[in-house]
Amino acid sequence: MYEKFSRLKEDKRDRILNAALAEFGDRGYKNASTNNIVEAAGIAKGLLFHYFPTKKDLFIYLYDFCLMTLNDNLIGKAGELDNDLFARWIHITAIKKELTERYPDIFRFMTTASKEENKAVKGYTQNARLYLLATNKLYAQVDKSKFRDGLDAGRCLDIIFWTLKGLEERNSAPEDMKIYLDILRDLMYKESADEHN
Amino acid sequence: MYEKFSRLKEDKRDRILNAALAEFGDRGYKNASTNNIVEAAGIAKGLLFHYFPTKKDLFIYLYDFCLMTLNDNLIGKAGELDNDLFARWIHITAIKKELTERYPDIFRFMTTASKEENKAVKGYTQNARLYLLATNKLYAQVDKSKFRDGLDAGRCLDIIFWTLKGLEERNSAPEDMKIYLDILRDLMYKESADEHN
DNA sequence: GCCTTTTTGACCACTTTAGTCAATTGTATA
DNA sequence: TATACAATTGACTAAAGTGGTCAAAAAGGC
Repeated sequence: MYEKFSRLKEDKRDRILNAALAEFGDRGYKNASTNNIVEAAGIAKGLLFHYFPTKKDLFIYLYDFCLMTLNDNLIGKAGELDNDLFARWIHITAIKKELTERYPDIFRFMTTASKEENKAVKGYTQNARLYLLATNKLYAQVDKSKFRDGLDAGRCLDIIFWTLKGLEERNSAPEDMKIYLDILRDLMYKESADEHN
Repeated sequence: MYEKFSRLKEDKRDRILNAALAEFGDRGYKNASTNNIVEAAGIAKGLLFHYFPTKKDLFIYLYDFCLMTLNDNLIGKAGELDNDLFARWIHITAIKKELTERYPDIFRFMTTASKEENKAVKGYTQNARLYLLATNKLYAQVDKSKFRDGLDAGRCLDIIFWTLKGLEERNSAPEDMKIYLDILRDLMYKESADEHN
């Protein structure tokens, strides 16, 4: 299915994908406009419907594409990652950065899709929320022995997470993120596990 | 201006305000639909345009209304609040809860308005972002002497904030919130300031 | 030159948009 | 009860936007 589209030159294919991810991610299925998509992608109206018979087909294609891409690049790589929480975060952040460089709105699309209420497509996006959670579960099996005695490591992970989420929403620079992580590590790790410089 | 509207019975006035705050907050100025607003408010189309000559006038009225309301209830009260961070948070949370009980979408509207790009109204909403920051600055003059030496109190406040926000999104029970706050206080406060039980 | 594939954009029927206005209902005073 | 005035309705409009079509033009390969 959609061989014509997948055989497209990478540059043009990504332009269309990104235009559609941005529009659906911004406005949801119902309000997204195919006119806006073709304009942002720099192609004629007819061409979009040459690749995808309907708006709904385009949306479902995007959804499957994101699932596959996130799986190949993130969830599937859980085994290869460092067991130290902070090292793991640095690695995952690098992967996410690469992903968002090529597909700037892939996470926004998945977030919007996970909240999709339009019944024409709702059935297809049931797993989106689960999937986004899975990208967080990447941190589940992290080495908890480094936390100070008496500290609840699970709750500490929550606090670290919410901090990272807050920093992301604020669009902080990586150097800034590092400062916050250093504070948290100093507070939460045992002294002996604390020599990271 | 708009005396007719402000002399309305409280119940009806709030219904219209809330319907409009929700619609603009959800969809932004351009995509917000006056049809949706009148339907949600339970009034006829004509009545909305009896109170506000145009959609733009309605939007600007809402914006000024929010500025005023937030100022009267939050920013203006900074002086009366406790200097201890945790006590202050309890107080502010109570005020915010009252506000969102009466105007559920007031913060969402301001957040959306602060990102507004439509040039018909952009000039009027320049200060929205500043104002939202101001509601956070409420914690700026908190007693920072209680934090451990060498700790950046401002960044600690951010971390505490994001944790509280995460707990709110998770709908945690108050006892659960207290556990997280105790962890953070133990980690961040000096031992001497740490006797809170 | 010729055939196939890719690409265009004017066009269609339909929905939604902000805003209008003659007509109806409610309310207060006499 | 009659009168005046304000509050409220909702069918209506012109314009804009919608997803989708299709004949024709352009590009590519041989």
